[in-house]
Amino acid sequence: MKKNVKIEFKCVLKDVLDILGGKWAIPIIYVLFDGTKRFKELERNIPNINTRMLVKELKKLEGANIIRREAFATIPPTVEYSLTEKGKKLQPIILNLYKWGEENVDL
Amino acid sequence: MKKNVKIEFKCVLKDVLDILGGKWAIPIIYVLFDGTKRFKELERNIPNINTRMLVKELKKLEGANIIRREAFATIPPTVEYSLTEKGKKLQPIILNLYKWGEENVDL
DNA sequence: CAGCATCCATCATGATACTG
DNA sequence: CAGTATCATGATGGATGCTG
Repeated sequence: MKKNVKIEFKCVLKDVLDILGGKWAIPIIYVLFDGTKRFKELERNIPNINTRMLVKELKKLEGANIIRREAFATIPPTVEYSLTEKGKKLQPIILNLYKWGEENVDL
Repeated sequence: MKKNVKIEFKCVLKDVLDILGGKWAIPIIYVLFDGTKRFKELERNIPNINTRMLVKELKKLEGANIIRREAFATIPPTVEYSLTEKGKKLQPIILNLYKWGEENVDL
């Protein structure tokens, strides 16, 4: 009997895409490969994102345990974002995507 | 001098995400790993997609040379979709994403 | 600085009905 | 079957003001 692609798809890939499939998740994660970043640094490093979207995506990624948020009670406040172990495991995948792009986009 | 993440990001990953970053591109490609599929088969195998979105995404993917469209003048009409070489190169990447999901989503 | 709240315009998506 | 057309709804972008 043939393997049911549909069921498999529903179970896992859907959840992955709910997290990574949006417009901003991968860009944010990509910037964080470079190391810990503050809120404003992320905003500056991600072209065309706006505050509202950045806040929203950071929460989603934090909720999915892909990034970690650390707040420091300084004045003015400092908040640092970094990848968790789970998030770091995405690095090779995203770099492969990047590589695929270099080799295959717009030839 | 430090490598400029921003510029690199803009040049390639953005283009990749324009193609693959939507809600339906990866699901469609994933189903096509199984082999050539007709329009209706795709629609049946991708949970919750609707005709309009499927048509639109298929066109986008065809335009990006990731899938190939072949129409046959039968009655009723037959249209088959399959992955191009470029599209097939995405298989390991998407399977890694899938694997990442199995290991890291909702534990 | 690191957000949250709000208003508004525009774009993307969903659900169906319809046609060659 | 393989789409196209249409309408309703929701998500997102952009500007801006407010707070601890």
